[in-house]
Amino acid sequence: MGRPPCCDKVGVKKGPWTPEEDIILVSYIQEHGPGNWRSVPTNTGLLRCSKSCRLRWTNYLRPGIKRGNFTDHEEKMIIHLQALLGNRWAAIASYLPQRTDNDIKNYWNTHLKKKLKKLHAGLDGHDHHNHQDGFSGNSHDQPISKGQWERRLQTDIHMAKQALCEALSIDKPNVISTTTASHDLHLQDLKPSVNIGNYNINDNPSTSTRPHHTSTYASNAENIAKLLENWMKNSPKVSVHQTNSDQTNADQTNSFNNNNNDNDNKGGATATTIGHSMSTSSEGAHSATTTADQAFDSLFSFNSSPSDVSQSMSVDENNANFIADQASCLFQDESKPNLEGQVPLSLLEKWLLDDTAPHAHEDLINISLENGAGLF
DNA sequence: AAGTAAACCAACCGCTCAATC
DNA sequence: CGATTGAGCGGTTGGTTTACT
Repeated sequence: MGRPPCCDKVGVKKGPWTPEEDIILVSYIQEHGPGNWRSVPTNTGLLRCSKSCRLRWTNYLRPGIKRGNFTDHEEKMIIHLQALLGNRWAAIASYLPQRTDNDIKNYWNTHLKKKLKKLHAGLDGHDHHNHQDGFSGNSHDQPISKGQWERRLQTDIHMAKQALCEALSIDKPNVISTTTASHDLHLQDLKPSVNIGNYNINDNPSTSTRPHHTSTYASNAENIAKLLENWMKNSPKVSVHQTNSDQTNADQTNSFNNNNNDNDNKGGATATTIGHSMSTSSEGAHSATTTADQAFDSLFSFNSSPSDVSQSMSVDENNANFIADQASCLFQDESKPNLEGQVPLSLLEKWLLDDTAPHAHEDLINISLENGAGLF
């Protein structure tokens, strides 16, 4: 049995994506929404396999993606989630809405693994219990402890329950639903948030810690934004199904900021709520867990500033992230499970950052299970 | 300045799973 | 009920950039 690879066709292009390809893909998705990837190459004329299109979209082109500059807070969440979930990057990414699984995976492999290895080497012989916090560098190098396995199982149960809830369309009123956010909403009311202008917000090269890749297109989203702007202004003929959305696209580019406000009043109201809840809960969690946070900082000696990133974040960044959150939420239902709806992020973060409370893990599991049970 | 190693990350590959035929 | 298909996930690779000698 086994499925033949989708990319072994002759004539399928590989390697880095060009701006033109991105434009084609983005405009197609703007028009039709993400999904049905099989039809994307044929409908767009892209010489890419469907897999490659999906990957390009989810890992790079999708709005609301934050790139580079992992904050200490994010680092800690990744470390703890990795300890809990193992290398299940998609699950981990679901708790970091602005990060892709690929990004988190890369960051883990290139930064955190080494960092933890170093720290572990420093603490070696003193604090072996930290193995379960990912200090082994690779949680799969050693047999999973019983407790860890159980937690993993519990998480699986929770996720299964959540999936079932979604399948049964049992919605919470204050949570954006993967089922209530219709495609119509995406393509009409929410479409402005999908605007390519997001590149300028979400991928700010000036804030990047790594200024390289300047000549590499794939790493410079600003190029896409510029290209798309020009493209939309000049309305070139691209091998995409051209409709009157071209004009819409151009309008969207020029009125991006206004449209964000529009979203607050239109279909984006739900997404706005989520955007707020995501950012505020994060900050709330920070204040609620300052002690644990500090303990964590002191334990790991991360080169973090005294204040958390969420506090040091400028107003502009907050706004930008908020806008990004909105856009992110609009597509989240198609790309990621929305676990925040089941376990409040603040609670999760509290648990994640609370190293000093040994029962915190069980508490969260119990609560999450209760939440899941409450939905039935 | 040139060569080399290390770091980084986008993209690919192969697998699994669920839905459909 | 088995085969096929589409989609998603995690591991890995390869190209590019940066740091070091």
